[in-house]
Amino acid sequence: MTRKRFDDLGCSVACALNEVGDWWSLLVIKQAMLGTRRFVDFQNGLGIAKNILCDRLSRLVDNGVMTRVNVGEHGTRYEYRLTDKGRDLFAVVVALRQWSERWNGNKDAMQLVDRSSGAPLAPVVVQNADGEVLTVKDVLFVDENGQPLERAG
Amino acid sequence: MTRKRFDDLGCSVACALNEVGDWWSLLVIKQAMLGTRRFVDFQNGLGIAKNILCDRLSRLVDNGVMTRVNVGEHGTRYEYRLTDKGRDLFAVVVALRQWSERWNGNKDAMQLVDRSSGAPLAPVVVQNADGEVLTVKDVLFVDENGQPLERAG
DNA sequence: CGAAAAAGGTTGCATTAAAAAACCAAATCA
DNA sequence: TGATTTGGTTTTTTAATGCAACCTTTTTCG
Repeated sequence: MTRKRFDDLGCSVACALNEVGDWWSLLVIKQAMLGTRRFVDFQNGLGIAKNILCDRLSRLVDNGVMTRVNVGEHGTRYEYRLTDKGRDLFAVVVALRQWSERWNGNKDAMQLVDRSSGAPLAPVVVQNADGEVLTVKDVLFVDENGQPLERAG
Repeated sequence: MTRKRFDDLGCSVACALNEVGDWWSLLVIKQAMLGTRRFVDFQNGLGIAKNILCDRLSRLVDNGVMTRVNVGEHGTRYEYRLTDKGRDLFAVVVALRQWSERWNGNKDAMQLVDRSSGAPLAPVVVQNADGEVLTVKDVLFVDENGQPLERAG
């Protein structure tokens, strides 16, 4: 059974999940944000099977999230690096991290701090144009005609 | 082959992906944020197979992301609602939406606006305690001993 | 009230993806 | 030069996905 495609769902979230929504892709990206670039380092850092890692890396390259750079002296020795598109997932990764720490406790040996001050980061939140924090109840989903979709509750 | 567990990776992101990291879960959550509560509405809204929807909903309930409420008049008729933990994924969902719109164009028929002003939302970003926007290069990953992990580049 | 339809699943089957391990060629190290 | 590392591919086994059919309880509607 072919994996259901999310492209044609008419939904940006679905479209994003199509590119980075499987079990491993976002972990590969997080590992890359941590500084990992080499195939073996991804493998050791994540405990992922090599064939799956191959598949994910090439899919991420195809989608423009990472690039494969030949760094060999006399042949092919590769590095995988985040593109701007990949680095732009930073907010998603940090938001996920923080959510997990808030609700499941800190299972992580690593901490994320501001490089210049050493202080912890602020929680990632949704804000309006004035910088006010918005919850799901403070937003409206409007369709292509500008008509608001009624939300129960 | 048992699906690899991400719990014991010692990583908060992995732990989060364990709960909401598969193809469908986050879409179910997004649909719930849109106001959907009934089984058939999730099914029609997402085009998901019923057995998969059953599995995802009960897993989300098990993980405390949603609750199943009996709303039957004379028996059992269920609604699935987000918990506080589930609603707290708002920033993750919006960040994913915005990322997809930025890099893949707006594939979505729906827009997300501030309810009180009708204006679009601000981009979801990572900030330090002073509200300054941070990129991946502005943060440091420190281990349990407070030692910074060297990042190449 | 009674019949029909809808809600909320469960089951079985065919197809696909994931995990692990073995294997392999090219490149680098000692 | 020889051993080892890197970056894969292939094979096999197991799990997950999608689809359709079926089933029971609850509403709805005449």
